[in-house]
Amino acid sequence: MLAMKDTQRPVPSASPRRLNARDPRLVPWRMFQVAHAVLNRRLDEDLRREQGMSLAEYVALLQIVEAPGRRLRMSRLAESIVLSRSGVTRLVDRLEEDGLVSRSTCTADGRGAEAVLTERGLERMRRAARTHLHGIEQYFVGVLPDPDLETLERSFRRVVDGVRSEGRDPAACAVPDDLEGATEAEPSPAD
Amino acid sequence: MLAMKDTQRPVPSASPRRLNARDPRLVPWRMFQVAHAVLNRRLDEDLRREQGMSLAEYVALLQIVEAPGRRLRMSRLAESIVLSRSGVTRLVDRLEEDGLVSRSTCTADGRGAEAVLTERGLERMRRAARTHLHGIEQYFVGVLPDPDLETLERSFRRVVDGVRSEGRDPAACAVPDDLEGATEAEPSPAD
DNA sequence: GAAGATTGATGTCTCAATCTTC
DNA sequence: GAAGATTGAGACATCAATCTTC
Repeated sequence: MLAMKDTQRPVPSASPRRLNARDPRLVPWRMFQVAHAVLNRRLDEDLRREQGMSLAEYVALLQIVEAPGRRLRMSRLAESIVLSRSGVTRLVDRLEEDGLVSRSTCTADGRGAEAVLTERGLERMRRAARTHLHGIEQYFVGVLPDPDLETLERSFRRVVDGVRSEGRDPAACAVPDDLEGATEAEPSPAD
Repeated sequence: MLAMKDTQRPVPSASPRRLNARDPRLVPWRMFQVAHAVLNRRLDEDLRREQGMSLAEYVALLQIVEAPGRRLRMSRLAESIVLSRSGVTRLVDRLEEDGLVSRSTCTADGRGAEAVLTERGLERMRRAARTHLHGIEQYFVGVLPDPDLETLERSFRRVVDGVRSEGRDPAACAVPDDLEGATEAEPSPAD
């Protein structure tokens, strides 16, 4: 494996080379931040204007749509959209008020609750997806050549693995380990 | 297939082909979203724990540090960190309460207000930058080879240009192109 | 009147505490 | 007692309306 698991020290000492404020590699870093900000803002605006739905709601619903049986445990949802548990509770509250999902206590585990997509929710997602996919195509995949997209995917996979494997907070990285090997030696193209 | 290296094309494509929900190009898109979420969450946690400062505050202060005279108009600050004007007002309120910046009415234009970095603010940034730069190195630039970083920079520049050039909201895209030299040519503030 | 900045009202997310079920 | 979910309190961002200055 390459070097990136040597990060167990609480002290920021063992760095290959010290990053300073003038390092040119900070330019891609900033572009990354700005791109995410303007892009998500735009996608959220488009979704609200054309579909009366926030991007956060769309993303949550998408996870549920794709889950087996179109139902998903609250905690799983929290992990997949990177939101706190309480945040998910309230988000699902709103979706439930809109009649897009309904809650159902988990059959196997009485503690758990599942968010289940309603028919109305499915209908809504079908329409919203048009707007959202159009935006992604217009602003992201449509302007980037495939080889670059592959580089992005590989890079971000590595970033995510790095952050999660380093997790100080065990709860925050409760994510299946099958992402582990994917950093280095994955052929996995189209998923 | 789809993309050949039209690397110089600033054109925000009309709509070549319809993107559907199973398109493999959505995988890099999702990795992008997840990577940003987990990474920013971690950087925010680190900054709060070690420096008692949020990532949003850090980013705002950084813009001020790098501005000429270490002072920046409120509206400029809003643009550069992609935040609403009222959001900036309140963010600067908090920074002012902490004594990290002070407000100063703009000399040239009586309507404008500037956020000016205080000595204490500069000191604080010097310390906070250690934590932040360490995180960026550990989770981002340190795990990505330079050629990939270049691809990311180029890609995201294109994305940002695309979103802004398409701007329905002219106010939201009034941003200088000088992101370029800021990291490179500034008189080493926060390091 | 338009631009820059602020304020009030409101919505959403987070932590800590709580309740329920295992 | 631990895990899953929820609730209350507080922090932060946004829109729309307002005030000031051009």
